[in-house]
Amino acid sequence: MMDKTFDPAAVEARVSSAWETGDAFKAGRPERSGAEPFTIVIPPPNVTGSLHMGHALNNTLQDILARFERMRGRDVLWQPGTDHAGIATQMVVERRLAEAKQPGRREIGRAAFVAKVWDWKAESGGAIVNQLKRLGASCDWSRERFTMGLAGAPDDQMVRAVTKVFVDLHAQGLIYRDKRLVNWDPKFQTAISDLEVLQIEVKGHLWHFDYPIVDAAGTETGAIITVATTRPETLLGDTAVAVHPDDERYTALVGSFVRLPLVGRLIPIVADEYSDPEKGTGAVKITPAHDFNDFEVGRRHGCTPINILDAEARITLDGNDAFLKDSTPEPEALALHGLDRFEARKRVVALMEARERLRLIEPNTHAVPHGDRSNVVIEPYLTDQWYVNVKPLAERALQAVRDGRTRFIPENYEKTFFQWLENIEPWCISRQLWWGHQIPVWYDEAGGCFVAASEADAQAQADAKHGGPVALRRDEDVLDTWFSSALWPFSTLGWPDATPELERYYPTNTLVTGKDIIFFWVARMMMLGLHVTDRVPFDTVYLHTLVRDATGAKMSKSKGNVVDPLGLIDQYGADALRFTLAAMAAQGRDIKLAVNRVEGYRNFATKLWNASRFAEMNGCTLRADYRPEAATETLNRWALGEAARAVAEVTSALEAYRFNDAAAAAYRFVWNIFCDWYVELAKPVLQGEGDAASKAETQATVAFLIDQIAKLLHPFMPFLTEELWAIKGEGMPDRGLLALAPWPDLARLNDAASEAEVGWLVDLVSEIRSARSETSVPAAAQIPLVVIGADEALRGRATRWSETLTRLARLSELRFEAVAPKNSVQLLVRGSVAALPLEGIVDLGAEVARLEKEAAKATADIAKIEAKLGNADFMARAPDEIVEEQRERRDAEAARLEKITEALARLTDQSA
RNA sequence: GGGCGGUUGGCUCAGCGGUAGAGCGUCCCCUUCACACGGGGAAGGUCACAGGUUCAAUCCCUGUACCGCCCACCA
Repeated sequence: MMDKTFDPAAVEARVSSAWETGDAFKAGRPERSGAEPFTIVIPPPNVTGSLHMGHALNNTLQDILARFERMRGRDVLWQPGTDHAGIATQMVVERRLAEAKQPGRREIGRAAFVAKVWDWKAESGGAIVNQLKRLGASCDWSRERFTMGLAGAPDDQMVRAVTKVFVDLHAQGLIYRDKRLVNWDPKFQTAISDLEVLQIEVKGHLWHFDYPIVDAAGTETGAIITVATTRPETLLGDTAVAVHPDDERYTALVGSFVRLPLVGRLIPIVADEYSDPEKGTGAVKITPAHDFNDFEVGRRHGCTPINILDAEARITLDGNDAFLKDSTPEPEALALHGLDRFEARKRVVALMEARERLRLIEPNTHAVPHGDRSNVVIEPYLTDQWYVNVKPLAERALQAVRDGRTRFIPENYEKTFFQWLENIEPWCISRQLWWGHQIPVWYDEAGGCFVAASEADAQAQADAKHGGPVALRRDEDVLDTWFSSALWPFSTLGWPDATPELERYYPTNTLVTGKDIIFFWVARMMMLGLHVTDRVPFDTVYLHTLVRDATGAKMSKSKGNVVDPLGLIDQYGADALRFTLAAMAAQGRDIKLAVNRVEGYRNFATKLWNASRFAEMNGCTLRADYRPEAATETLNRWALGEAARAVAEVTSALEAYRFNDAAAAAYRFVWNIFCDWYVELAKPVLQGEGDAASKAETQATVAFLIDQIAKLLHPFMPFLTEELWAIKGEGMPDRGLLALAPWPDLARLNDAASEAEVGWLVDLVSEIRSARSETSVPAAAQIPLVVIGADEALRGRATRWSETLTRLARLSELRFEAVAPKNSVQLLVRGSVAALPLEGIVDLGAEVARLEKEAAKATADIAKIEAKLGNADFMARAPDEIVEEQRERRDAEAARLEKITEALARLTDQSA
C-alpha cells in the first residue's frame, strides 16, 4: 500500500542507495559494451565550494541528458570531479588561518601552507559531491577526479598531464617567458589574466597638469602644454607627451621637450595617432611602465619604460636613479618612497598644486579595472611571466566551429566565440600563488632555464649544459587554474596514458556549461584539446544562462537574495527543483527563479503520486502480457495515442536541447491528459460493474501508462519516478532500475477514430460544465442532457458514454430528441448539438448573453475569413492547403453560427 | 565604441509567417468516494513604436525608444 503522501526526503534516500547498490551510473557496464558511448564531462565545481543555484541548473541539465541517453541505450559516462580553484581556495584557507588566529601563510612557509590546503580539501571536499548526489546527478562517481590529482602524489596522472602539456608547448615555442605589462592584483600579489579583470565604473577626477616647455638648451621658455590624467602618481614614470599628428593646436610643439615637473627629467613631445584630440586636453602623458596603451606608444617612440612601483603597488623612485642624475631632482623632498599608490596620488597632486602646475580638477567617471576575486584596482605592472601564444591554437578552434565539428547551442554564441578568438592576446598563465600546479621550470644560478617533466630531468639537462652538477631552484609560480581545467575532457580519461577510457569516451559529446565561462573554459578546452589530441574535445556545447532571483537581480550574498538549492530540496524535493529549472531553461534567456514555481512542480509530483495511488486502489497492476497495440477499448486507445504523442514531443525537444519544451510536454500529458481526463473517464469502467474484459484492459492500460510516465519523467524527476517504478514493479519479474530501463517507444499507437470519439466526449463535458457554471447551476444539482437530432452514430456514441457523462457532468438523465426543448441552453460540440433544459432553474438572460457573445465572435471570424477568400491575390498565391484550411474553417464557423442563431432565436422567442 | 539578447495578459515566461498560449496570481463555485500540494468555471493581451517585404506579420527586414548582458576603454 502506497503512503498517503509523497515524501521526497525518504524516497530520495532510498532511491539514491538503490542506484548506488545497482551501480546504475557506472560507465562501461558489460551489457552496454556494444552500445555507442555518450560522454559528458562535468564542469568541475570548486572543491571547497558548496552547491549554488547555478550548479543546480547546470547539473540538472546535464543529468537530464545523461539519463535520457542512458535510457536510450547508450553507454553513458558522466565524468565527475572538482577543481582546485587556485586563488579562491588559497583565499579561503588564508582567511581561515586568520580567523583561527593562526600564523599566516608567509609565516608558516610554502610547504606547510600547501599541506594545510590539502587538509582543508580533505575536510570539505566531499561536500559538493554529496550535494550533487542529493540533486540526483547520475555521474559515474567511481571515476571522480581532481584537477590537482592526489595529495602527496607528484606522479599522479593529473599532474603528469599538466606538466606534459606545459613542457610540450614550451618545446614547440608556444609557451614562453616574457617581460611585459600584466594585470597585477595588489591584494593577492599575483598576475592575473585579462579575463579575470573586470571594468568597473568609478567616479573619479581628471587632473590637468601644466608641463613646462623647454628650448634646445633645456631652459624653460615660459610656454606650457597641459595634460590631463586620472592617475597623477604615474607622472613620475612619464617618458613622453603625445599629441595627435593632425591636431593643429600642437603641431608646432612636436619635437620639442618638456621638463617633467617634480622629477625634472626632459621628455619629448611626440606625434602619435593614439592621442585623441577629443579627450582631455588632446595632449596625453605617456607612462609605458604603467599603462597598456602607453606601453605601445612608448615602444613606437623608443621610450624606455620607467617603473615607479614595487610589487606591492607602493611608489618608489629607486629605479629612476639613472635619469635623476641628469636632471635636477629632489626625490627626498618628494617623500614618495614607500607610499601606497593612492597616498602617492594625493601627494603628487599636492606637490603640483604647490608648484602651481595644477590647472584644473574636473569630475570624471571612467571604467577602472578591478580584480574579479580581490575587487581591488588592478595595477598594470611590468614583470616576467609565462605566456601561451594562443593565436595559432585559436585558429584551429575557430576552424573547428566554422566546420561544424563543434556546434554551439544556442547558435548565436558562435559569434561571441569567434569574436574573442579572432582578437585573442597571449594568455598569461603564471600566478604568484602557492596553491596550484607548480610550473615545471628550474633555473641555475646564472639564470639559465630548464623546462622539464621532472626535477631529475631538469637536473640532467643542467648538468649536461654545465658539464657538472649545478644547483637548481624551481620556478616558484603556479599555473592559472584554467590551464588544468582546459585539459579536463582528456585528463580525466587518463591522458597522457593511452587508457581504454580515453579510447572509448573521447572525444566527449556534449558540454553543458554557463555562458559566463565560454572564454575562461570552453574556448581554452577547444584550443588545448585540438592541439594536444588533434580532435575537438566535444561535438556540442550547450550554454545556459545565469539563475537570477525572482525580480531578475543577480544573486549575491551581499544583496541577501541568494536562494539555496539545498534548502529548496529540503522543502520541496529534488525532483521539484529539477523540474522547475528544466521548465525555465528556455534557450538564451536568463532564469528568474520564483520559489512558487518550485512549489507548483512539487504539487505536480504529488499529483502523479496520487494518480498512482488511485491506480493501486483500483487494481491497476502491470501485466506481463500486456501489449498496447492490442488494446481495443476506445478510451484506452485514445490515451495510448496521447501518450505516444507526448513521448514524441519530449524526445524531439530533448534532442534539440529544448528542456523547457520537453518539460512542458511531459507536464501537460501527465496532468492535463492523463490525470484530468483519462483517469476520470476510466472511473466508470474501473469502479463500475461493467464488462470484465474491458475493465481488465483498462486496469492494465492505466498501469502501463504510469510506467510510461515514469520513464518519460525520469530524466526530470528521477527520484519520484524510480520509486514509482519500484512500487509498480512489485511482483513483476525483476526488471531492474528505471535509470537503466529503455526509453518509451509508443510510435504507431495513434488512432484517429478514438481521438474523434474521446475528443468529442471531452469537449461535450467541458461545454456542459462551462454552461452550468455560467448559468449558475448549483454544483450539486443534477440536470438532464438532451442530444438533439442525433443520427445513429451519435446516438451510439452518446449511449456508450452515458455513464461517464452522467458522472462527470452531473446529469440526471440522458435522452434524445429531434429539436431542442423550449428555453434550454444549447451546446455545440464538434458539429453535434446538445441541450440542457434549464427553464426555471437558471437565469436564461445570462444564457442569451453568452450565446450573443459567441455569435459575435463567430461572425467576426467568418468575416475575416471571407475577406481572405475574396482576395484574388490570396487565392492565387497562398498554398492550396492553406486555402482549403480557411474554407473548412469558414464552413465550420458558419455552421456553428447557424446553430447559435437558432438556439438564440428559440430562447428569445420563448422569453418574449 | 564593438557585439549579443530582450520588450507578448497583473507577475514570470513559451510561441515565432495563416484560429494568441502556459504557470502563478485574481474572481466565482465545490471538503464528490487518488489528490484542497485538489476539482470545476471565468475574467484578462491592438504581441514596445514606426516603416518595409508578403496574398497574409506577434513572427521576416530596416529604423526608433527603453531594458539587460558581454567585450574594449583609468587622458
